[in-house]
Amino acid sequence: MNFKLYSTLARSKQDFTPLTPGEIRMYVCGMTVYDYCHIGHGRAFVAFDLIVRFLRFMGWKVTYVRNITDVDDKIIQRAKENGESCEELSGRFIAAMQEDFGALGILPPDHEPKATDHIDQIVAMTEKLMELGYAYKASNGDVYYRVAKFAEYGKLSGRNPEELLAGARIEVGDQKEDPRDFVLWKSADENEGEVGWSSTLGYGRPGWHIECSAMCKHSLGDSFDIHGGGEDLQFPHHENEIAQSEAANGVGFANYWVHAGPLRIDGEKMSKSLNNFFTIRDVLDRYPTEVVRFFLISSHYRSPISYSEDNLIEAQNGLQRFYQAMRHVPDSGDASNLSESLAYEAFVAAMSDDFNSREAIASLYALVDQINATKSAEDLDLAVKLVGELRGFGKILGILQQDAESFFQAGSTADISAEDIEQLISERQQAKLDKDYARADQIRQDLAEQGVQLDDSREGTSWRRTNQS
RNA sequence: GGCGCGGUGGCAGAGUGGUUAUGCAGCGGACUGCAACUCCGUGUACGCCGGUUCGAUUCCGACCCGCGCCUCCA
Repeated sequence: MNFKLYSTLARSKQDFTPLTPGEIRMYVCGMTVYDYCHIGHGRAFVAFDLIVRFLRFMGWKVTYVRNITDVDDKIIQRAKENGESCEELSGRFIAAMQEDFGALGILPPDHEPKATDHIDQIVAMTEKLMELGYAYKASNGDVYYRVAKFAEYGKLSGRNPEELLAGARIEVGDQKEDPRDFVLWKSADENEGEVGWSSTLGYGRPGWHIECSAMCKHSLGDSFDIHGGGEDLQFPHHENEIAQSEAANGVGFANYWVHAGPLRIDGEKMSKSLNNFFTIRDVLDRYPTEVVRFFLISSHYRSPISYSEDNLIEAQNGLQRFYQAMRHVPDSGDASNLSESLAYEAFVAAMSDDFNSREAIASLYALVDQINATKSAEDLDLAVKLVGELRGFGKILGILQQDAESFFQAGSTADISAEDIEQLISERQQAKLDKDYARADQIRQDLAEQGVQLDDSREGTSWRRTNQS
């Protein structure tokens, strides 16, 4: 049951020790909902989904919290541009996000708190920080965190507070005591109709970092096991969360910090600011959902992965090998005890070593070989059992849950219909019986040009689409 | 400039102080009416230079290159 994970805080792989035996409390920073999610977001959240699935499989009771940031400057600005309220905008993109994540096989978290539902907790934590001298109210009404007061500032991202001081930006209009200080509560002008909440801190809205500290505390308590997010959140976001939470709560915050690697395109990180992104929707228009997920889990979660046509096609071909093995074997559901499978030991060892999904996938190809050998030997009972195991492992990874024929035959509605294909297969069958191989080959060729591959076997002819989308 | 990560066979991508990763693609063969699938066979891969070692792709150091964070970002 035990496993190792790489913690950014320790800068090394560590044996996991839970705060409560058998239980894992985990928080992951989620989306800021002002636009569609891009495939880089998909990468990160698929990674955490995979981690949660595996941990649950291993018997841990996991409480997984992934927040939604539904108030921030970009949301406010975008809503203003669209002439709609922040609620309308964020509501729309929350729905889109859930749809997109669902398509990628990302299971919903146990709790999905929204920042705007936790204003009271945010205000309370900010007040607490002021009481303890870790925060102060500036003359412009903003409340800032006093970085100099938190001695361990920089421990997560490995930064030296002095150097941060030297390199910090000073923005016009800042009323900070120290350029490293960051905002906890931004004052706003209620009379101007600015977005905000009335509170003991005055009318305003939360800074970016404090919401996560408040929601962590509210949903998981002062201390919990794992905190995750994209690696670009390491600094300043996560560093600031630690500063806020540990100062306010007086105890350690998250024990392990897990960061997902970036998705690259043309060698650069895919990001909103570089404007080099594809939305999840864009990608799912071009490739089957399962192929995209398989592509995303084919690299270790901390490694950068490159988004490219070639890599997606390769993922498609790799998945085909699994489904080809599952093909023509009756489905009797998942195997009940995977622990007896020949792939179990290697699979669990790989996943228990910092969630090495690529190595785990590699271990499943041994099962594929076994299934193919079994099919050749016509031992159907054993094949059914082995395919059940494959599906069982696939479920942990969030793949291989489809019927094989569905996988192979899925395609665009613009393509030739299944009925027409079946009709042509019948015609070809007759031509073959008539030994009219020219006609039979012509039909096969015609179908191939429409992206349909025919596979003959003793039991008959099956087909699959080669240009799936 | 500061901090950090990485450079593996045609491609993707694990891993290891001395023995086959794995997958995709390619090539040869079996199977097939011919194909596809499947099976068998096939690739002297570890950025460069030193060092440690009986032995380094794997450890240490320098160098080159790429990338990330340092500002909003998953």
